[in-house]
This record gives sequence, C-alpha cells and structure tokens, in this order.
Amino acid sequence: MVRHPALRDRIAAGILDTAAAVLAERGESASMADIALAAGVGRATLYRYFPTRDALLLGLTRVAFEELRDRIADAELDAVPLREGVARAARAFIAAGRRYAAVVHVGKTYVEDPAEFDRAVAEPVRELIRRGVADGQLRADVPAEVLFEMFTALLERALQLVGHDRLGIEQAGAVITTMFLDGASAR
Amino acid sequence: MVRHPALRDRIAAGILDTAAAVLAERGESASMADIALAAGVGRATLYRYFPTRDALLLGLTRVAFEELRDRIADAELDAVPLREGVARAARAFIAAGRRYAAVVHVGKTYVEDPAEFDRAVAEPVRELIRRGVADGQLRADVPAEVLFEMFTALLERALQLVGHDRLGIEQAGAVITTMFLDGASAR
DNA sequence: TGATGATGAGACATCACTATCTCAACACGA
DNA sequence: TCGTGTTGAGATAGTGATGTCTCATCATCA
Repeated sequence: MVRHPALRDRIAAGILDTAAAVLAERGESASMADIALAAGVGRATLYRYFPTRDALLLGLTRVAFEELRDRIADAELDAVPLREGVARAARAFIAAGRRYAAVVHVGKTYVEDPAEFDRAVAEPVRELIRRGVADGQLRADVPAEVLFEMFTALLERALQLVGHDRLGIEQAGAVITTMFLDGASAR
Repeated sequence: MVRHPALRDRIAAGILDTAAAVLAERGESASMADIALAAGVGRATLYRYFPTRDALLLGLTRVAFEELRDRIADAELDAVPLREGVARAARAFIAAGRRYAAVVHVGKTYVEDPAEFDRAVAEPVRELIRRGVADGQLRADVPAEVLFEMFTALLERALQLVGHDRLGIEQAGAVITTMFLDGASAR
C-alpha cells in the first residue's frame, strides 16, 4: 500500500517540473535518461510514474494548459479595455508559460484536445484583438489573425528571454504590451 | 569521369532545396529517407552527395547563410535612415529566408562559423537598432538587445506565415516593418 | 527489530535511424 | 553497339533510444 497517496503526486509534479526545464534547455531531443538524471531519479522510476515518453509529454502539456487556461479565464479579457486586456494576456502567458517554455514550441503535437486549447486560450485573445480592430483601436490594414500571430510571436520570444535571464518577468509583460500596441518607436 | 561537373552541383542544389522544404514541414526530425524520397532520389544516392546527415544540414545552412549575408550587405543598413533600414532588413530576411525557414529554427547548431554569421548578418541589424536608440528615434526604456530580439521574433513568425501561404511576401515585409516601428495601434 | 513497498542500478529486447556496401539497370558518349 | 559511370533498391552493421524486467537496497511504519 502507498504510504502517502499525495506523495506520489508531488513526486510526479516534481518530475514534470524538471522535465520542463530539461526540455526547454535541450529541446525536444532530450531523452528519458536525461530527464531522469536531471530529476534525480532512476530511469526505471521515471517509467513507473510515466509509463511512456508520450505520457510524460502529455502530462507536461496538460499542467501547462490548465494553468494557462485558468489565468486567461481570470483575466476576463472580454470585460476590460483593449490596452488592459493586452497587458493581462501578456502577463498571463508569461506567468503560466515561464516554466513550460518547452511546451510552447513542442506543445502543439501533444495537446490532448487542440480544440479545447483553442477555445479556452487562443480564442479569448483572438476575440480581444478582433474587438480592437472592430472599434478602430487596432489597425485594420492587416487581418486580425496576423496581428494575433505577431502578438504570440512577441510573447514566445519574451518567454525565451525570461528563461535565459535576459529579461525580468515584469519587464517582459510590459515590453510585450507596449511593443505590440505602440511599436518600438520613441513616443 | 563525371560527364558534367556542373550537373552534380545542380543536383546537390536541388536536394538541398527539397531538404529545406521537408525540414520546414516535418521539423528537425525528418530522416534522410524522408528527404531522399521527397527529392526523388535513392537513399544511397543522397549519401553520395552528402556523406552524413550533418553534411547535409551544414550545406543547407551554408547556402541560406550566404544568401542572407549577401542581401544584408546589399541593403547597406548603415547608409539609410532608420525606417528605411528596418524595411530593407525585413525584406532581406524574408526574401532569403523564405526557402530556408527550417534553418532559422534549427540553424544555430549547424552554422559553420557562428561568429561570422553574427558579424555579417545579426550585427548590422543590431547596429541599426542601436543607432535608432542613440538618436532618439527608438525607445530607450528597453535594451537595444531586447528590441533586436523582438524584431527577429516578428521576422521568424512572418516567415512561417509566408511558408503557410497565410501572408504574401510583400505584405510580410510591410507588416514587420510597421509593426516593429509603430505597433498594432491604429494611427 | 521486522515487514512492506518503493527505489536505483543494470540487463535486456526492440525499434528506428544512420551509414556502408553490393548489384542490376540505365543513360550517355565514342 | 559498346563501355563508362551513375543510379535506385535492397541487405546489412552499428548506434542510441524506448520500454520491460529483475534484484539488491533502503526508508518507513508497526
């Protein structure tokens, strides 16, 4: 019998944590042995917690997705002005994605339910941008979809910079927000 | 004796071309067999032209780098105003990088001489941005290095969109330039 | 202290891919 | 038509990773 049923979950969470770090650093090619070594457990133990590599990647994207989904829901992007919404979305992505930078790139293939991811994470941001275009606050000479892509591109790069300690978390959110809205030109 | 010494080069170039496409689509994990199949040659033949996988990746990054280097040199970024320089840099990257989107991501590990790449490609753009910050045209509340990262992030994403036919080449250059300089807000 | 259950180390089979080699078929020039 | 040289297909060895298994060891609880 398991002594502490919660202990197993905590160990699994710890493994996912270091797995996220290893994958972020070494890329998708990091092996199960690499992850086990970094997590300080034996390879066999790693397989006891995650019976396949896919199961591990799936678990990783799942926690990342849930955290991101919750933060986006908290942000209530549909209830605030455009500028505040963009700022909130940026902070939400950076806060949630900080530890899961690996997933941002690798992720798409391992997301359990892409439609659900789209609905709960991407769509609220797209809707925010569409609203900005519709009421004349955002430029209309480019499809809203392209603006969305540019926004996420800035986000992902900022996430990388945060991961490499070249940008603070707070600054990252501010830079993304102002860069996206106002660009790099001096005021 | 080889009938046409130039023929070999043309075939090699053709292989590199399709290799770029395959790698761009399937990612770094595309195998030599995949590439040979897509290129319409036997696997053994592929190995005759590129004795190792590394040699192929190296050759691919080499042509991409040379094209990009030449275009950046042509752009004379140090001799034009900031806005024109940004526009030229964007066009240069998109024109040269269009067929080598794979390398943009994978690249860094296969670049023969990272220092040379930095000197001939990245540094002129960085210098352009530094100049813009120094003369007050670009915002100074963010390190020039971060502005550079944001610019390349927009570039790479635009490159992807072009590759997926979601953005035209001309529009891509224009969007990058105006987004970077003025952001997404309506004028 | 003794029993239970988890752990780490390592052996092992399997699989996919790289890289090499051979050979029959083929194209092109003399 | 003949000969040179290239090609594609397939066999094969080597390598590294995944996934399974066993076993000695260790920590915890009674």
